[in-house]
Amino acid sequence: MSSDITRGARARARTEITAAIKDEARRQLAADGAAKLSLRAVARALGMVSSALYRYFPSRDDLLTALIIDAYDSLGEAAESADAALAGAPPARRWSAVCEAVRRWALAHPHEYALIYGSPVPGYSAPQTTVPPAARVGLLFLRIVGDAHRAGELSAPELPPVLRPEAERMAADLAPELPPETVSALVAAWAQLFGLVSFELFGQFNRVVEEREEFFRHAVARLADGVGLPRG
Amino acid sequence: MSSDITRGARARARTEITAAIKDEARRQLAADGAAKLSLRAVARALGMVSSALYRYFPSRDDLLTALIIDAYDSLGEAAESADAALAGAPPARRWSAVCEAVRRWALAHPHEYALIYGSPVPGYSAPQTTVPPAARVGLLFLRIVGDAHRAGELSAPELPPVLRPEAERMAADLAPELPPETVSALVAAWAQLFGLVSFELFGQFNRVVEEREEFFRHAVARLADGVGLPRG
DNA sequence: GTCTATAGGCGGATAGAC
DNA sequence: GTCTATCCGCCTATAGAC
Repeated sequence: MSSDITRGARARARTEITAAIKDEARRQLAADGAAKLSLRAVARALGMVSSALYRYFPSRDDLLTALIIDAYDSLGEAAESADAALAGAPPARRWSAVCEAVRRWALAHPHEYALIYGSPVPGYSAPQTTVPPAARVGLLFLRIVGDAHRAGELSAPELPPVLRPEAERMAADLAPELPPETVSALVAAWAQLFGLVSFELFGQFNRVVEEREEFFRHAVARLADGVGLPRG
Repeated sequence: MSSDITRGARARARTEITAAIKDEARRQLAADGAAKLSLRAVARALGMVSSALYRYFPSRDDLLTALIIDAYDSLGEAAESADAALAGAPPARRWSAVCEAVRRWALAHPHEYALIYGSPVPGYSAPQTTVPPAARVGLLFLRIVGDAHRAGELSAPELPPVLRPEAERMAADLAPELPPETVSALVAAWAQLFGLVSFELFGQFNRVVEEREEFFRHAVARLADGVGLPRG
């Protein structure tokens, strides 16, 4: 992709306006939710007329898709850079750091979090282009656990025989070099991590959990145990 | 509360119409989501005029509140009757049965699940009347764990010192007879349970987990371990 | 690329007659 | 309790001029 300098002013303006549209749309997402995201309201806020937006996004759903991809990428980047800052650290420490980065990102971007991990937007079906960004955090966890495995540090989680074929299928799809029981446990821990974040963010911890950071820290450390990571 | 027979025809009709409004609203919830729930559309579907609905629900938000309370109660009842069917069984079996009842209810009522455990509805703030119904499932888990405790069957989960004051506060609020480390672990397991259900329901398990029932069953059994319940 | 204008809808809420 | 009528607002999307 060419830089802003080598591209013409026209292309540069287009990039800037596209960014401005997404920024304003994110603002409205926070105020009214994804279901009510409206091209007209975005246009009004930008001093444009609604029909002009169709030159940038062919439909409301395409704008929504762009926001979803940006949100997954923003979260993925937050998680990846938290991990990169701990290069060479024990896997359990990287695990915890990434979990905490996920939580921090969610607290800082609650509406974008709701967009990607909350209720599906009625009538909207995410296209395949959202899949790779959506997979970033999961793949990062697989890399961390993979590093532990290569170092011979992984203990094998329990796996009932009835679940073995499924675990083998998941491992073949996601990480053929890892033991199936590890992959299965990791997928469960991944879902449980987001359960903790969602409960905090969506208000289920109100009047129940007060010291949320410490509570979360301990819970994700126990999740790491469940996956078989050695304590850092 | 008097029965339908002792009340007048007027009151009976009112009850029936109120139920019909809520039924139709639930249908629309499934189609368009909570954010777009509209008194007008409900009225249209029922062959009423929109202003007539205001005799039953003073505002759109009151209708939404009624649906939320019904959803929590419906889930609570499903969970409680799953537990009641296992009276006298080992706590770990009751735990699993309740978790599976929660999942089954969620799969059968995905939009009502999204209403209560998904993203908050923008602009809507749940009144205090939703709190008791919302607490039913959590209280049921506390009873199951309390029974195990009284039977001397509970093992104490790990608890880092930094979390002890918070755990003691939670225990004092929720179940003073239980060890604080147990209460803290239970709250975490509770959030993680809903993480598993939400991921399945909201599509994060698509192309990842296929044998969802077995996967879930194993995961919640490990959650029971984490709380300190003896294996059933 | 942006504008005006337009088509063809939708919503919450209230007043006042019956 | 239900009706009509009304206020005042909102939306997606397109056509065609500039």
